[in-house]
Amino acid sequence: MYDEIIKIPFQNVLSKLNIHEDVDIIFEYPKNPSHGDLSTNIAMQLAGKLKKQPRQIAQEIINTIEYDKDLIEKIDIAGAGFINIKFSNKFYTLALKNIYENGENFGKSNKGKGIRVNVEYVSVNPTGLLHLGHGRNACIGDTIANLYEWMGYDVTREYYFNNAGNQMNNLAKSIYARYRQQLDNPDFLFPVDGYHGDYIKEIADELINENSNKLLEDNDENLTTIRKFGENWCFGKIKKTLERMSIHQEVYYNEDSLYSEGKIKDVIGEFKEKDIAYEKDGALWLALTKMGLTDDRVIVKSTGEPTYRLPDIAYHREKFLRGFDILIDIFGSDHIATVPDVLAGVKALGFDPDKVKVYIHQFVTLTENGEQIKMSKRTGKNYTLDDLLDEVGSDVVRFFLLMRGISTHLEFDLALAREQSEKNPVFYLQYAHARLCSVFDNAELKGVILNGDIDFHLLQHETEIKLIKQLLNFPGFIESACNKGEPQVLADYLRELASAFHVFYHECRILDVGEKLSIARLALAKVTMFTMKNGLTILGISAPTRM
RNA sequence: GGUCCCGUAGCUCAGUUGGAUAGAGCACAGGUUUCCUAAACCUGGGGCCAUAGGUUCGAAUCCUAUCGGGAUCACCA
Repeated sequence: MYDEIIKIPFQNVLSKLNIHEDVDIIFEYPKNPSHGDLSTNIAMQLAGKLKKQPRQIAQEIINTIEYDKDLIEKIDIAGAGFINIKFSNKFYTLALKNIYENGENFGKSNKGKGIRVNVEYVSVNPTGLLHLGHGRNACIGDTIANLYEWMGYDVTREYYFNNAGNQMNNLAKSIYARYRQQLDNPDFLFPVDGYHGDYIKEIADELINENSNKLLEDNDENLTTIRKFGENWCFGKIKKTLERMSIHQEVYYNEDSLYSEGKIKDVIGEFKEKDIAYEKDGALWLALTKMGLTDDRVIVKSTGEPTYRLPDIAYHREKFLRGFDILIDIFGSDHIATVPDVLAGVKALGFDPDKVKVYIHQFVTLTENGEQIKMSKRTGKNYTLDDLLDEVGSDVVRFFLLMRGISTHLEFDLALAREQSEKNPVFYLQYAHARLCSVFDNAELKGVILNGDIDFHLLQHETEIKLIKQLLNFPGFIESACNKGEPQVLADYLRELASAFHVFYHECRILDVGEKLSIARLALAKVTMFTMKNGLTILGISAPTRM
């Protein structure tokens, strides 16, 4: 938006001055508002190449540049050779008019039109309940999917799971042990690596309710029944928890189908054909060293079972074959080691690894009044995501899990989250929206209605212009959050937007200031309201109409 | 030991591609309401950007080393 008005004059002036060096003219937002609205260091970039003083080059540029004086108030030189640009209020009021007339789609883009994106997240196997780390994964994945949708991409939300293998058998054995302990033998031996969580006892209770003692005998058939029961129970809980956070994934992809449909075999065949898999010690190895990694890895064990790498690679191949152009994986930091293997495998199969975007988030710690709350698996006293949702609700959980950069450890302050007051940062954003709704309620009571005849140029107050500036930044922040895979960028932006609004609200009355001005301010309020609502919606947080 | 993430105000964290005087929230001290929601607004103190070198017009940001915290490194998933 800014660029089109300012970039072309700069390009023109450079060619007019016969400067044809290959440099990008970069504009940035100065931190210090007295430096104007935009700033460029082009003169400093050229200084070295032209062997001239930066300030001299800057002077030549501003002497020669031609621009629309109606929209740009001034262009001047500062510091070591920065060129600062200040837009006129008219520029901003026109920009607001433009947004207002385009309506609630402000910030949406069609950059992703026709591009299919698969976002895979959560992907927890049905052996237990979701905890906070999974919650972070889920919120990040869901928000990134929302961001891509806003950018116009065709998005599929996917959950990958495995309901076969050792972990599931382990689940079945754990449930069986609790079943026996509760039914006929309190001393029945619990498996060494079993799942200790209390939920296993819950499952066993329900198993007893439905089957009484029909599954007492320790045989494969019963264990299979129990495994299936456990799987359904866990999946039911997981989906319910996700539902509470408004997370819906349309595809649940079963790892097992990669085997049953022969995809695993296909991949092995391709690797062998390309001569990057070899037999050694009775196992099949993938020659990752040929692809620049430090170690070769086993993909099929000597027992004939594949290691996790093989289905992971086959799964990514499958996603490409299903027609996705971009694959996004949301992983916790514990999965970091698998990434290079999978990417190398994907590349070996002839797909572009750059199209696989892996976002790895760090862990979550739960603290209360500065002390860490343990979430140990062993003790079985897990603090689950459901517990947290019970205590503070989805909006707070989502905001807290999204308000930090994904690559940093996240400290979840339970005391702060519980706080139902102005200390809680999520309410600051929601309150801005509720206040706006309230203004419109009052406007309606007073019979002030936004109609087509709006004089945007009446908005000249400093806080009005600042709010417009903040609104104009929305599309850029959406795009940045999307490209970086950082929901936090949007969360921070919304806090700043809320702040700009609250200041405006404090300084400028919207109603009872004369009809024309009221209507202009209502238009500004309207744009602020739907921008705030859209932003919150992308974060998966509700925009309350009153608080 | 190898790889990855982190180290910025008392606490939790931002800091765009290297830019001008390093920011926010909370906490702390003080102020604002006959007026559309005070869950708001305003003012103030607070910093060796872990440490040491290097790259350059210019480094919290890039490079190297060191220290500290976390993750990971299987024919476990």
